[in-house]
Amino acid sequence: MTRNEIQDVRMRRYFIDAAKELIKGEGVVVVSTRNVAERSGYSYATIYNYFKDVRDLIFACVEDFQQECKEYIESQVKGIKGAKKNISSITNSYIKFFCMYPGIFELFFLEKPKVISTRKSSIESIYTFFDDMLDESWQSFASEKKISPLRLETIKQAYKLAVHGELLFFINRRNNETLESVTKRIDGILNYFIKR
Amino acid sequence: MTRNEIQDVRMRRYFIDAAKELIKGEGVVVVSTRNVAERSGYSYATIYNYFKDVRDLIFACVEDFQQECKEYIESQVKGIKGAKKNISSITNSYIKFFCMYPGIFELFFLEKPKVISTRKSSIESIYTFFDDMLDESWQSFASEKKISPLRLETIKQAYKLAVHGELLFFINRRNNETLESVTKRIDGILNYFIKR
DNA sequence: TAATATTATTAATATTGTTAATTTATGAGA
DNA sequence: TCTCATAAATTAACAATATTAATAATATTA
Repeated sequence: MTRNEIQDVRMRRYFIDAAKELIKGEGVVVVSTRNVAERSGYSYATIYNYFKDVRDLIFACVEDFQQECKEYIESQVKGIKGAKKNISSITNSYIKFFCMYPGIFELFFLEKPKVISTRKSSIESIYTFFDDMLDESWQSFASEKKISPLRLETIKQAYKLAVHGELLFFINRRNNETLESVTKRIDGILNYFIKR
Repeated sequence: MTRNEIQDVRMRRYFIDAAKELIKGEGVVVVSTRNVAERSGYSYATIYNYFKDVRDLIFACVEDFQQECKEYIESQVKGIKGAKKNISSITNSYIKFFCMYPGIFELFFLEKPKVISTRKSSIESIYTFFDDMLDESWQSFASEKKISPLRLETIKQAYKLAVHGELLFFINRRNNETLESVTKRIDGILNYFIKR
């Protein structure tokens, strides 16, 4: 990295961090050039020297948030033994993370990529993230229980879809549900898949 | 209805129809007072004589779209016999409807409630709509196969969540998936739940 | 140090929601 | 039919937003 690149990264970081705070706090809707600029101590027009547009800035937060989510899950799951317990624990942490920061869920799954301006990869990885987190556990579960690859695939997909359906319903409108009732239902579904 | 009320309903209809066209065509994002007004031949400010604000107008479209969706499904499912076939067919039509009009899915499930409206009732019915459409078929399936109510409940919920998870993934970013691959996967999941 | 290139800011344009002010249409009573 | 009060519709205006153009400030380099 040349000196200019270092400065470039640093400037982008100022704006990204400001945008991240806003997303965590009040959601994507409050991320405006003016808000981000104020929070980072620069003029709103300066942002356009470092990002194509405001959506480019918003999506630049994705990778950071993914890392945060990953670390949160790993901190919660550490030391847990057994495939089923791991799947359950990882899922619970995953759900909990997005319930803590609904703005991040919004960014990951509700926001339209629109002009998927810059890096497509980080957007796509949103959809494999959950699979990646669970892959090892599902593998060991399948070999433990002698589940065929085809059946495992169905279970994995159905489970993943159910978890995200649940999050979609829960986060967008809170229908008297609590985090507990949500995780309980998902655990019930996991049990259904696993015990049989 | 008095004459005034009739006129009132008619005026609201002009705006609602214009907004519906926009949502069907390009999504909620293009529903602005100016766009709706232009399409309906009135001034943008006139809308405020008939709707509290844009959210109120957008909300008014929800009920219409629900009815359209219901009628579409019923037209597709007419004459189909057997619980399993009915569940599958209703689900396929449901998915197909939202794939035809991703803007409606967006309005129903992605848009934040505050954007849609302050009123609750019709929003909540979005979440029971799928259940309502399938309830009868699930009941007859359960009695055919002697499934316990508790187990039926788990299956119903898991299935519903998976369907909406699938729609969430499919509609928001198109990951090389087609309507066929989506319905096939959901059918596979349904089979998993039903065959045993 | 002076010229040049880079970076940041201010000004300006366009779009949006919403309300206020104003104009236009309507309908009841003389 | 005419008048005028009321309702309805429109234009004007304001505030917030994204974005770009023009300008000012700063840093680099010969």
